[in-house]
Amino acid sequence: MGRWILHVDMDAFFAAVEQLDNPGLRGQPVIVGGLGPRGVVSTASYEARAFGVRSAMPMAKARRLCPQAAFLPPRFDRYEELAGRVREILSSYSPLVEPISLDEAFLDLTGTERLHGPLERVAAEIHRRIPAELGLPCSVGLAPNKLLAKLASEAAKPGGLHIVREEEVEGFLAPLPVDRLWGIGPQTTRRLAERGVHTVGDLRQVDASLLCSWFGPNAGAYLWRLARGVDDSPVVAVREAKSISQEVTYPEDLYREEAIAQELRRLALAVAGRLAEEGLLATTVRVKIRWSDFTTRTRQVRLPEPTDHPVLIADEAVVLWRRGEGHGEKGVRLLGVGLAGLVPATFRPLHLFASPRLTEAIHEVRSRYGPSSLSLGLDKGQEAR
DNA sequence: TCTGGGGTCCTAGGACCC
DNA sequence: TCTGGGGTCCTAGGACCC
Repeated sequence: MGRWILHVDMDAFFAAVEQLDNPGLRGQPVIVGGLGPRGVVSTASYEARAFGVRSAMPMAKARRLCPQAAFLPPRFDRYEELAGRVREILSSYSPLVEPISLDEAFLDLTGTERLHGPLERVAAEIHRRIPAELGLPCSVGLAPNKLLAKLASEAAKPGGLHIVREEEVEGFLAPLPVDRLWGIGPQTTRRLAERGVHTVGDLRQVDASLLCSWFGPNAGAYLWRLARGVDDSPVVAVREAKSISQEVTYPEDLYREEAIAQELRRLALAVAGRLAEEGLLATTVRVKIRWSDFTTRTRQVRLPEPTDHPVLIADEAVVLWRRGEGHGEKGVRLLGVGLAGLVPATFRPLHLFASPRLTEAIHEVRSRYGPSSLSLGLDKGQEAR
């Protein structure tokens, strides 16, 4: 049975929202991203892209390429709100909506013809409704699976609608560079290029056994399927989070032990707060360190039992940090604290070791006085527990 | 031009157990 | 006396996505 998957991609979403909310910015180059000394571009409007500005580019370079642009910090609450309205529109056509990020989603339309009519018409209607109702441009792809639907919406950019039918798949894929395929990034692209493989058509010519000898059995088989546009992964409407994390790149490197420990505690309290908001407990605490030379290390520990105890999590983060090799003269560029092994808080262990009353009290103070209100006193974490 | 922050998934080695 | 063979858990790192 053939499937029909639709992919919606909002064009230059963050920048488009800023232009929507501030008409003076329309038609002008707009760059949204981190404005600090180490910021990068999140989204550039098409007017800014004309100057060579791209996502993930250091903001310093963007400023040089396009100094006349409006440089704006992201307003995630506003983007969430509009992304929610896009999802509402999509949900009116099928319950199977899978958001990929704020600006992208898949929709499984298989079997909805009787309700909504021919799928070409449904795709056209979605493509028309989103800009009409939200004032934001989007690109839409319709194809027999997620892989192809995403490539179709990409082919439709900006602002278009593209349909790929089963019989068109081979011709549609063949000329595309391999790095357009989901899962083929810079490393794999480089390794393929070294072997003379540049386009999807080239990739299709390579034997499965040869691909497996290059990339191992799993990745090899995966690439073989990609080259043929084969993808049976389902549209998954609800996904449980597997991890929660928070990290910060500092405008200037950190060197002082106390400053580093205090930052780790602050991050730990923040993630623990999100954990509790989600009604979850975590069994693994992870610390991420990026040194001034950009080498990145992670350390993690599995706890004897799941917890959402902010002080316990903060203590573990600091212990993980201190466990590491001495850092010599290197400064710390980034710190992160992550939680994994998430389970619903209904699994909370029943003994008294981690007092729920203390946990509640800490959440209470943080929600009333802000996330930083507890950071100083918690340097005595062991006593507080 | 020195390179964000939020994630997911895969691999590989060592410990440990039967 | 040249020393099995899985399976599972844990940690660390890396590729990749938006």
